[in-house]
Amino acid sequence: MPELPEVETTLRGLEPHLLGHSINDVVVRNAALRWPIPPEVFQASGRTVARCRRRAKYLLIDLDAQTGEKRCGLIIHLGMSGSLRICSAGDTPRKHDHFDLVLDNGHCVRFNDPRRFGALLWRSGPALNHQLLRELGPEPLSNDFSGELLRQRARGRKGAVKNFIMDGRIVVGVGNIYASEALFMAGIHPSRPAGRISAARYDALAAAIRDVLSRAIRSGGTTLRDYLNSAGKPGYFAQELLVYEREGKPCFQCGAAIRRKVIGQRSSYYCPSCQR
DNA sequence: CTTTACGCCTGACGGC
DNA sequence: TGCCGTCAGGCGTAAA
Repeated sequence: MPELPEVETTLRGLEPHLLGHSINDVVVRNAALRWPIPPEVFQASGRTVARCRRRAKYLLIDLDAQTGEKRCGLIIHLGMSGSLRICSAGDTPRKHDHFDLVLDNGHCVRFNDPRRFGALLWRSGPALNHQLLRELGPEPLSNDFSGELLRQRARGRKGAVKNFIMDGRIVVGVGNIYASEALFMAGIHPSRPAGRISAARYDALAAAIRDVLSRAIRSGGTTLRDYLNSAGKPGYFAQELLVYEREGKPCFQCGAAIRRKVIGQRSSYYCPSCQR
């Protein structure tokens, strides 16, 4: 699925179509997403989009509220296989097109998600106070994120560092692909206990996380299976992946065969000689 | 507190 | 051709 770069790419594509426009209607064809789409989302009808932003892998569409009314908006998550694209309001829905935000300009934002792990939620009150967002760690591309922070939070932890950096309470947005990539770039073995990594190596890891995520955003994200951006086009970062899904192929640094290992029920890829 | 396993879904693929 | 098992980019929840 969409990890942080894919969500960010989607946001950037949608924003010009949404900002300042009114949502005329919300069309729900299948409410059975990860959580049932709540009827409150229909309150979006007739409201203007005041702001589009991303927190972790959540897309936040903030709507204008009437005077004296609480702030409100929509929260969208793409799950494992979700995508949002701009369509003409009259386009025939395809399989797995579960909902539309119909805009005032003849376009709509259409959500497609074969596996239905995604979500559309309504929020009233500040978005960042929402239960799903409240406990999240820092954004990896912000100044709140650093190797020092990782080192502190890892103190005493015995679990694998790969699971540690994929824990959204530590740092958000690092999914299965970019976790493997960043650990390779930093030369750290994915199974190494998080509490047994030096401050210097955590600095390298934080830098690698920033670097891989920002490069992936520049390439429009990684398309391995489902991901498409808001214009229905794939991202191109897959061709820059160093270890992910390269089991048995030679390491680009040393030539050793890349290995795959299941850590925390997820496939992890690493170079047994470059990563310690 | 940390850590682990599971399940929500569909679809693609490989083996028989 | 079909059937079955496995796997897939997330993440909340329960339980250890």
